[in-house]
Amino acid sequence: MPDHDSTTLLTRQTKRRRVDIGVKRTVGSAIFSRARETLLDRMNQSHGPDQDGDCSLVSHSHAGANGDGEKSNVLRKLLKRANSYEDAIIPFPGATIISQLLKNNMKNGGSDSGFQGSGALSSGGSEIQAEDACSNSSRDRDSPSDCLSPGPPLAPPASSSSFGRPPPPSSHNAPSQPLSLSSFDLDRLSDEHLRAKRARVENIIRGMSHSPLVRPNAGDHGQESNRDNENSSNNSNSSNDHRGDGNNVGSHSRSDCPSSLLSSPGSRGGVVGVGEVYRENKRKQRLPQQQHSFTQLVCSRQEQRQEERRQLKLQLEDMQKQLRQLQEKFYQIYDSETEEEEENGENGEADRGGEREEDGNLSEDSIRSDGLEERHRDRGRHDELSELDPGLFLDRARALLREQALIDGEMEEDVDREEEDRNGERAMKRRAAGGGRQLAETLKQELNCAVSQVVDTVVKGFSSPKQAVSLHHGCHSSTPAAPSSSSNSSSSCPPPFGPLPSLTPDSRFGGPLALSLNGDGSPTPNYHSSAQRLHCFGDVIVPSPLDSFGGLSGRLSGVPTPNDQTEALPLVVRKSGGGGGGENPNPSLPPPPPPHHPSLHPSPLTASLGFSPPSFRHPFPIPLMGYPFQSPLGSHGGGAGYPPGPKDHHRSSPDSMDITRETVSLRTKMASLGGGHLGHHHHRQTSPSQHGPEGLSLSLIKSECGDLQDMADISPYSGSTIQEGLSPNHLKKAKLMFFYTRYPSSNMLKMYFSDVKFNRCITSQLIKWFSNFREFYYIQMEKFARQAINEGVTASEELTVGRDAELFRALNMHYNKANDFEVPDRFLEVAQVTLREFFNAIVAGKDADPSWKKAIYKVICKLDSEVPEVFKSPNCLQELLHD
DNA sequence: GCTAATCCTG
DNA sequence: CAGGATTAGC
Repeated sequence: MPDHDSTTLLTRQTKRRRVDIGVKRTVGSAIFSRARETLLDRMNQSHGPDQDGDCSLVSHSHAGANGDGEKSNVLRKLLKRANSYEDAIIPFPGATIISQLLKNNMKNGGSDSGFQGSGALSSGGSEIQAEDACSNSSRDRDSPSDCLSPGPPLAPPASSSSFGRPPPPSSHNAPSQPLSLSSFDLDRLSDEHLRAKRARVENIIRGMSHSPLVRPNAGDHGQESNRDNENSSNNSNSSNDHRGDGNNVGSHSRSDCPSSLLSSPGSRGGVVGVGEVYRENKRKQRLPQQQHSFTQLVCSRQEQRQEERRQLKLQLEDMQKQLRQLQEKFYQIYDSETEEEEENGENGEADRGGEREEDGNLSEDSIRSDGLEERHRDRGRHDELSELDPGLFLDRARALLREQALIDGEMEEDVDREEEDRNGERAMKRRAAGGGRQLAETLKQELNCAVSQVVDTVVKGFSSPKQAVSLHHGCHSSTPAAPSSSSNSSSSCPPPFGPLPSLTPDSRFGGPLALSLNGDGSPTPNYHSSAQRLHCFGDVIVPSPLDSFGGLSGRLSGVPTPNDQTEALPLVVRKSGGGGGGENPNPSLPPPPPPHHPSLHPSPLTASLGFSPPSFRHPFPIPLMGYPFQSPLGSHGGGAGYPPGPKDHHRSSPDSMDITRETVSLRTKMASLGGGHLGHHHHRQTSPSQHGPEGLSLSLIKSECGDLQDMADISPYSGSTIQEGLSPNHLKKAKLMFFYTRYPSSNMLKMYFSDVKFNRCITSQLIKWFSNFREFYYIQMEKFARQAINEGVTASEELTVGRDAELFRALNMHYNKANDFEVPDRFLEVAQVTLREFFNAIVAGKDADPSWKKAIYKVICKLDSEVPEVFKSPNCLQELLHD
């Protein structure tokens, strides 16, 4: 009494807390996706602007990638790779040609697609481009300054870098190459010769270029424009920017050549190595022009040139063949989708040829390298490009994974990134590799690798997301169980006990306590068939936020627990008890369910009684959840580990029916806390000891779940053996125990509910349960006593309580709805005594005294008999059922 | 003052 | 069945 106020306040506080918590939870749980989003948002926020920025960038890139990414063809990717190879090849004259061809592809296909996409992106794209440019420059040259330079084109060194793609720091690479070719001071001559050869080769290639298609639009105009831009860019770099950094870069390299040639090769010369490169580029550009001037020299070496041409041609042909083969292989793998890409690729090749002719000589290498690098960088950051490669696969994956948009997005990003990284590595390798043939081989290998990797990545992505999906589905579908339980409701129960043979006291124990929980046909609405129960188990275990959320709510619709559900679901992966029990979304998850602590409570009973494992409200992240799951259930059958049972019940209880009870149980707990509820919180917080290892999860739980604090008691560890909460099974067990004892002591309860960690709440709740049992019991006694009196019964001896008696039926219905337990004869005897006591008291007129029942209570409390040992077992329900 | 038990109510 | 209020016992 005195505590009243305080208790009330406490309770109120607890309620308030719950509400608060609930809000949070609701937010999280509302929708799984939402929860994620919120989490992500929180994460981002917590992390700071940097992440946000990254995220935004990513998103942009993504968007861009999505737009163009789909379009991006496998061929393009291949081409890109080829380009990268070319870069490596550069040193060789032939290689340069090839590289040019590849470059053309790059420009036409990859660069355009990628850049356009980025451009479409607008801000995001611009940013990306800039970044890419910087990154590219940095890579090639290693000079951070380049990166810093806002306009890649502007910075002359940057342009140099573009050229220098091969060896930024060691500009020598370029020179070394010439060495291999001409390797004389006559560099110019040799270069000229080589260039002339290149020009020829290009011409040849043009002819080779099968598809006139290619050249058409993008090729010519675009390229030309690029060239122009390049030239301008060399001078002022300004013009190039509009297209894409990648293009710009390439253009720069080219542009530089012409201008430099005319003006002064070394004009730019800021960087030595770079300067050399420029010269070469310039020379290349000039080549056609120079050829005129140097024709004589060239003529002298025509034979050599021709041979070189032939070799180059052969190489080109080989390369083309290889490419075709690779493409074919690729297509074979991906069939129809790839076909379109092939066409594009061809076009791209044609374009390349055209460019070459025109460009004639530019340091395509540099361009290529730039393009590649840019691409890689873009990918690295934004994934836009990344999608190109995996685009098709991703698309498929997406289609499959649509349902899990969020997850998919993450997965895709990850995949893209991975691919990008891989590509980058490959590119590096390629560069390292030297020779055209090697390129071809490398291309093949890479293609294969890429394909395999892509497949792997896709598969991985699918696998993980699928699981998640499955979970979702499972949750939704799983709802069936609930209704069944309702059907069982006591009202329907057939013959309460008619057939029951009178059991001797001994028999009861040993008994064939036929707790036919299973035969839910019986009246007990609460318990589903064993099978259902099992399902529930599994279901419960798997906490899927969605499931719990939607599923539970759906099932429970009317159920009182909505608040709880909202709370728990958010992050946790619980599975909704949705009836579909069987559906464990994640194959991996299934095992955890059993261990799941919520189940713990019921565990002993659950098996037999089909107690429903309480769903997890816990918002905890799966990992946390997982923890508890592992140990608890399995071992004890569910009894143990369950936190504050009631909550669990609500949520997880597979039996929608039970949910109410579960909720009730929660209430009871709370109530039990009641006088001490406030204290309860305190206790819990302090009492965590119960939970023992609460540690991480508990803390989290507590923080988030207000009510859950009760839950919090649930130590994941405790789950191992002891439940902190009372489950519906426990309630059922208590009811059955009531047949033996109407006034159990707290110690007795502790003995018989050994699977429960006793705290004030638990104890109070159990006591409350028995109090309620007694209340109902005495009410029935008084009712039937008066009824008998009204019926004219004069002597209490006339009153007998048999199994056919209405009184017994009423009682049996209340304590043994399923009628799956054989009520001990002793109970009948006690009931008869009680009825007579009431009868006599009423007849005597004692009922006038407000406390007239107390005398009866005193009598009845002495009639308690021992409870069978079976009840001490956490699995007593199962045992009873089996018996 | 705390707790258990009961009564009353929903 | 639970919560709140009340009562009673320690």
